[in-house]
Amino acid sequence: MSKVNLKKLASELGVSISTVSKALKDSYEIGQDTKKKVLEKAKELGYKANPYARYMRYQKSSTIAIVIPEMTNSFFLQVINGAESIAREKDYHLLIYITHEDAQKEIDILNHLQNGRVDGIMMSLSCTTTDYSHLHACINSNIPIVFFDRICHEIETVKIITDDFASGFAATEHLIQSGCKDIAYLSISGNLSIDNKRMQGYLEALDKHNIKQDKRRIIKCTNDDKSNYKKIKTLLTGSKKPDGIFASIEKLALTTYSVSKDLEIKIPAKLKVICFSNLATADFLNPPMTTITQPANEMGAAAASQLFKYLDKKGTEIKNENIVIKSALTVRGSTL
Amino acid sequence: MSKVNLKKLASELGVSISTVSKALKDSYEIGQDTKKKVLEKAKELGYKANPYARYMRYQKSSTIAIVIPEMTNSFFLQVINGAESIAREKDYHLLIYITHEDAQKEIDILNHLQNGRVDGIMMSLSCTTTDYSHLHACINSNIPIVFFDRICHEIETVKIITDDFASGFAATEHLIQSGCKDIAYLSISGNLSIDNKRMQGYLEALDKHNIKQDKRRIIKCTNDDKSNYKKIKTLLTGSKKPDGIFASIEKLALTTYSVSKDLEIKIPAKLKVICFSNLATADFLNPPMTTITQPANEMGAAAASQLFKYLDKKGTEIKNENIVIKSALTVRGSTL
DNA sequence: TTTATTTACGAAAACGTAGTAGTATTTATT
DNA sequence: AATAAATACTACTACGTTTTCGTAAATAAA
Repeated sequence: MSKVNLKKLASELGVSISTVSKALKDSYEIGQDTKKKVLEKAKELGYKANPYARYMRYQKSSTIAIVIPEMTNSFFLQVINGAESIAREKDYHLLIYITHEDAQKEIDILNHLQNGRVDGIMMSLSCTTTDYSHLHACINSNIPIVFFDRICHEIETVKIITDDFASGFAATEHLIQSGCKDIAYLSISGNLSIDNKRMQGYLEALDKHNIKQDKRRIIKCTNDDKSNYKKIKTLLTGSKKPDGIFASIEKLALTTYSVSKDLEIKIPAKLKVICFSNLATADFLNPPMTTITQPANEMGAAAASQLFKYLDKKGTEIKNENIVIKSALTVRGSTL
Repeated sequence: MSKVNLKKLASELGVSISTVSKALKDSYEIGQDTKKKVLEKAKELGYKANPYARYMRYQKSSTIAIVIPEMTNSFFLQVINGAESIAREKDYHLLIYITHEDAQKEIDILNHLQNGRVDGIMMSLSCTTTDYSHLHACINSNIPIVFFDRICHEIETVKIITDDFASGFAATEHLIQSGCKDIAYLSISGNLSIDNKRMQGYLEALDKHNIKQDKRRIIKCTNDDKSNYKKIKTLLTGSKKPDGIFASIEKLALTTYSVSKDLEIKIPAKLKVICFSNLATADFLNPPMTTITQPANEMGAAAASQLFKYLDKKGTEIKNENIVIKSALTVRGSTL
């Protein structure tokens, strides 16, 4: 089954490659009869223009990359879903890369992407990334990056975020209004903008309600589930136990559920839990979990759209802009 | 920031393009001094070989596609995760396409992929696909397809599946042994091999335990959540209610949870529920859900590996083979 | 009839890479 | 000293597509 290309079509029809190419593009240079013959033959043999050869002409891959830190967070799934929809619509192709929260992998991936494989990148930082030179390198190679959620302030570009500070504030205030006096904050990484902002919201809410801030109530978790389990267990078995937990990300809340289950700590009676999460099953958990739901699909779609907006009119400088799409607090059983 | 290619390097160094190319490939034809100079310059300017130009030479894109029906099923996430790991390892790139269970979208996507954009495809069928000519077309264009989970029997290729029949049998038998006398099966689509096999397992288990098969106990669900909700609600409000439900896929079990919650049907007291699922939160649901967990990560990795095995030694005919990776039954609260 | 214009096509170059073939220059062999 | 062989490089081509430019033939205008 030899490949069907312009040359093949041309030789089958006894015309030149140029003629075939132009006929397929409905060029005025080609006569009606010839056009018809070419079109028919192309259909018959199932001709499809080779995308890589096209790239050679246009220097445009019609491909973008999405780089995400992990696949176990339902937020990212929805982002991919949103991004894929827009990409399909625009006839772009979407490459997926997972850093597994590993800065080195992120660097390797970004370095690989500097060779023109993609026209642009949408990404969310790994929580272990502290140096941003691989990102600058991409920008310098003229490959635009649009960030979503876990953004990099250092890079001047479009960033799709949610109202992390306000949501962190609202989440904490909700716990306070639900009767919590001693709220712990589960941080995932001091490197992440979102984590810091959510924590700022948390701290500000404490201040507003005259609850003393306590550094020991800020638990620095990591990407290691077992270590997180231990930290949360320590927190919940200490002499002075918190009565509320605000988890910065979904999996820390689930670990909290796990610890509570094992220690037989009743949620919400003894401990109220709230977290940022896009879990489809939040409603069916025991107890149903109060969440701040990020507009993940919209964020993915927005990131892709913004990227395409720039790619469509290449040459225009991408502007440094934060696009905020608000999250929503859904009160469920874990804070009642 | 003009692009760094071989030509640029050559002109900067005052040597020919061939020399640069060969030096970078550590060819014996190039002297040590020249090699060193080229390597240094390449590093300095951040030269990265253009993948599309490479494609033109080798007719190999180093890219594969994964085509999945939806993103809301945790099974597929884990498959992507497994596939991406293997792809990274092999220095392949992974394009992602979502059919949203829409046969037409699947056809469009597969048609797009016949132009050489990818070296191979791994996919799981949409549940609305009934005609397979788009798949045959890909095979005819010499683009190998490896199926996972939702396979197409018609295509002779490698298929990664789990032991659906045995698992369906085991799930049903587990319900029976937990005391169920009247078990309903929630089907997602008669088009799907997995659904049929799971149902066969269900039916055979009923036979073995002398429970009469009843067509009305096989609920044909669709991709529409609302309609599924209604069907399950009807099932659970009828004069003769089942005491067990075996959901063929995750989301039907969640809809069952939803209906049960709304109707205040106690699980597992009044209704036992089991399903195929890879939910990370199965343990924390109310009640924790008994699941048959598919080795999703392994299946994704296996599918990618098999595809690469074939791509590595192109020309060898891909053989028609079923690779079975067993699922595991995890008993939790919903069947106690 | 001669010249201008339109129509319909083909030749060739370019995109970036890599390999084949060719060629000076140096070094080794007889 | 004459020839063979090794070394170190360059020119050129192909991959598939698109487009610019060139041109022959047909038609229109003078």
